[in-house]
Amino acid sequence: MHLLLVDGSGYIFRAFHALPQLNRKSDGLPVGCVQGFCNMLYKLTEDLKGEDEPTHMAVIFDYSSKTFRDDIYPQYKAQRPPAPEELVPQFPLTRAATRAFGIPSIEMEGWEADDIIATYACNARKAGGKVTIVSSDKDLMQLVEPDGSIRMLDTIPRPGQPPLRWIGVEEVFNKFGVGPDKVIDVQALCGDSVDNVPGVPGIGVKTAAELINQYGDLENLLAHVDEIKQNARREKLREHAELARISKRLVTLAQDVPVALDLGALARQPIAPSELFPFLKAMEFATITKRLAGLLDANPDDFAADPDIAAKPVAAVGFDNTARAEARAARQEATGRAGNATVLHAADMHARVKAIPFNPDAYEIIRDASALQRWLDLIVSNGHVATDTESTGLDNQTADLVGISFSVAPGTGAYLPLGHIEGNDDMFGGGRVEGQMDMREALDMVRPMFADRSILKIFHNAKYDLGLLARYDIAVNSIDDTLLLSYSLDGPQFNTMAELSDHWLGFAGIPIKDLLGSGKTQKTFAQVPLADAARYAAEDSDITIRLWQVLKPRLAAENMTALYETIERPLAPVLARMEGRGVSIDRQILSRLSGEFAQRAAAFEAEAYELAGQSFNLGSPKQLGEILFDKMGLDGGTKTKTGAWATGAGVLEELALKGVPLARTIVDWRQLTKLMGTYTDALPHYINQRTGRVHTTYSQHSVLTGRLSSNDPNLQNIPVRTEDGRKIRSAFVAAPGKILVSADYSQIELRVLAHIADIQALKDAFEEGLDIHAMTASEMFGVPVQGMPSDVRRRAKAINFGIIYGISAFGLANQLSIPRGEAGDYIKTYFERFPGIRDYMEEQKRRVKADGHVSTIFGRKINFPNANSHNPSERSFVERASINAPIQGSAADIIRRAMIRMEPALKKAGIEADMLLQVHDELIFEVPLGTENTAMPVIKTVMEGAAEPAVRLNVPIQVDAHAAHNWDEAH
DNA sequence: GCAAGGACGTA
DNA sequence: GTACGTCCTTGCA
Repeated sequence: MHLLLVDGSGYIFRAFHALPQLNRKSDGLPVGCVQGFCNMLYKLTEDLKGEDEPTHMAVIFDYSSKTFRDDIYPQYKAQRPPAPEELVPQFPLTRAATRAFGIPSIEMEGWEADDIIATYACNARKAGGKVTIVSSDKDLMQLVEPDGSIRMLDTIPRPGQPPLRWIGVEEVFNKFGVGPDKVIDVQALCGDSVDNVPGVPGIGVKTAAELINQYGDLENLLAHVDEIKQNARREKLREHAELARISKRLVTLAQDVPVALDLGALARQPIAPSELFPFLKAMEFATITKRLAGLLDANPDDFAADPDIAAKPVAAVGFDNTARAEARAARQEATGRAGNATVLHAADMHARVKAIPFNPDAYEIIRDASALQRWLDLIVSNGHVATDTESTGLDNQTADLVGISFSVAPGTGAYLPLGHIEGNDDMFGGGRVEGQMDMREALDMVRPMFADRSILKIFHNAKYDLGLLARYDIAVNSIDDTLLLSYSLDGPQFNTMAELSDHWLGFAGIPIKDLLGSGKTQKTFAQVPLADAARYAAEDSDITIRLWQVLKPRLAAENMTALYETIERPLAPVLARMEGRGVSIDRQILSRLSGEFAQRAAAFEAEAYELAGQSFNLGSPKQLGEILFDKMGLDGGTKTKTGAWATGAGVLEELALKGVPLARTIVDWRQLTKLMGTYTDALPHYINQRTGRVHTTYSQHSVLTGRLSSNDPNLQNIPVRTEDGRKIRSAFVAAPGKILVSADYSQIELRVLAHIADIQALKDAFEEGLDIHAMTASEMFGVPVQGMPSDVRRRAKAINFGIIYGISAFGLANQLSIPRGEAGDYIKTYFERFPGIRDYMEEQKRRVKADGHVSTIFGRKINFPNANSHNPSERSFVERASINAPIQGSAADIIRRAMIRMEPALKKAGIEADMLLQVHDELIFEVPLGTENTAMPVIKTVMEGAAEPAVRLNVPIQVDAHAAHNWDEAH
């Protein structure tokens, strides 16, 4: 009998550090170690022939839990960092690989792999067999037998060395200076810093071997410790005798593990192609598949990839496509059976992270350079760090940096306070709190870490921190963002760290209100006492790293790696820069407009009182409704859902047409006061003192469909439709010596619809550059495009928009002020003319009910938890939204991609254009005067090609660009 | 001081 | 009929 025992866990860890980790499966899952492992299994069966050919085989893994060693010495392996994130999903896959090769995969709760290996090795030897242990772990060297009955084999690939390296007595002696039978005595003395085996301080391998060679074993040495001449050594041994004994117990492998399988069960089985090839195909290991096909004389094409492991097909938005339907069925089956390795891993990580307790006492305050250096060293060796900036406000363009926190693993945390001042908030009380590093010194120290591309910085809402740090000349490379991870996976369901923490970790965290208070007495973070601040800040980073450990594995498990890594994550720094640039507005123009609007509004106000016969608050819909419908007794009044009179613009327009002049006056007054309140009066307050410009904040994670939103101020709803509104837009100006360029997608959503629903007539119209609304009208009403009445085109336009919004007869009737029946007829005609559109709509409705979500062409999922609501109006709403979401969302994905590529493209073209604003289908740039005509073609090219190569659209995309000194004229 | 509702600005 | 954010009033704490 020749028993081959593979140390599976040891292999994975060592291979991870020995091999370049480049290989990923098509879903983004790292698989380099699994590949190396499969190669090794293949090599072993190939190379171990003749007298070395094993008759029995098993792969042994560590079971991740406590072992008896934790009871002997709690610190054992305690300081070991968590397994690298890239490695973790490969653990279950390695076990699956073992099974695919027809080899027993063995692990046991409470035992390390080494103990199981020792047990089997001794059993086999006692039975007269020969044993080969595939491992390079020095802890297993104690098992090597001088008679060659137990040997070790190192298979970790190392450049310039043979692939298989035998370890016998001689190699053990070279390593420990003693024979295998004395290895544990040497280890007892010298310890092992990696596993935290203490040994005797000050005694290394050399000294240990010398002592053991002299005294035979540990106990004899301790019995004769008085004879040792070197004073220091003798005293150390005396003092730490017990530590040495504990160490010996830690390193001594158990040989009596109650293994479930006996030796007979480890007899080698022929590899079953039906087990092996589905696994290899799912892992996308082409080379090894080919090799083994030759070896086994089997055809891999006879087997399908194992759906439990295979990359799940990206959710496609198209429909009526057999291949896609099959892919969807396979995906549902794969996720329905809880077998997918990435799914299991994600669930496992969640359970494990959730179980780690929080301990505020473990957090540290970094008060000096040496402490900071210690943390930086820790971060560098860890390779990744969760970090968070604390500042004096919510606006990163005005707030001051107060401190920075770090966490390298769940339960760890440190706070670097930099700008805390004494609690007094009057003008003279702001003395610096003692015990903080000098800000400049500290920032100089952390700057290289933030810039280092090999260190991953994990933020929650990186855009905020990036924008703030940029003001302190700290550039950040290599980021992850738990907020964007959450958004990529779950949409805008969770908005804050507190919500995420509560949901995923079951931990509430310290509310910021507890530190700052609220209302008039609210403090800034700079005034929070250091101890409280540190606990809060370090906890934030601690939470962030836990959320990262929970959410990041879900990307691969749920097929969202591409969305996150190619769209969301790279967009965040782009947006941070746009926010930082701001846009220039002309105060004078706004101030002049404000005066003009105020005068005109006052006139309308007086007129309204006159017409109403009384004065009232024009801004109160309640009071207005009472005057119109109760006092004046007008009919046509409808109630809102709360029972109040509806007085919206639509209602008032109807009344005005019926000859109620007050209604018109109110509409006009509302328009002017809206423009004042929201724009001419409000915008100047947003001009930043430092930059003289207006800096909006984009939200990348708020919109269901994948659009951005803009707030404080919202620069995505600057008026454009009315003449007065456009006057406000003209106050957005280029800086001196610059000019604005506006580039907008033409009919992007209809083009996306034509692509997704594959509507030939629409595609042809776009291909030929026709007026799409006129074409629609012509098709529907049989009216030639030449000389078409504007009202006919207007109706078709409303229908086209209606389609995008998930049309209903009710809505269309409302929009066009026509009877519902007539609107229904229009829709019917439309569907008869474009039956593909109805198919598209039905498919989205079916999907949202079946899956709870629909998807964009780039795989973004849009969730609708209410899809099967028992409330009919709620259900209808979801149906319409599920029709709109893939269209709006795919268009949003396209412009996001354009924005990510824009800066490098402009730079490459040597153009100094600054991207300032995004308004859903429009990008606004500021470029040096005179360069606009070279900038515009580059901008257009990037925008028009933004879907490629991920998606090849079957309609042309058109972008129109204009340059002018203000936004109104550029648009 | 805060939340909800209504209204209205944008794509 | 889709997707947002802001302003104002109202009502309640």
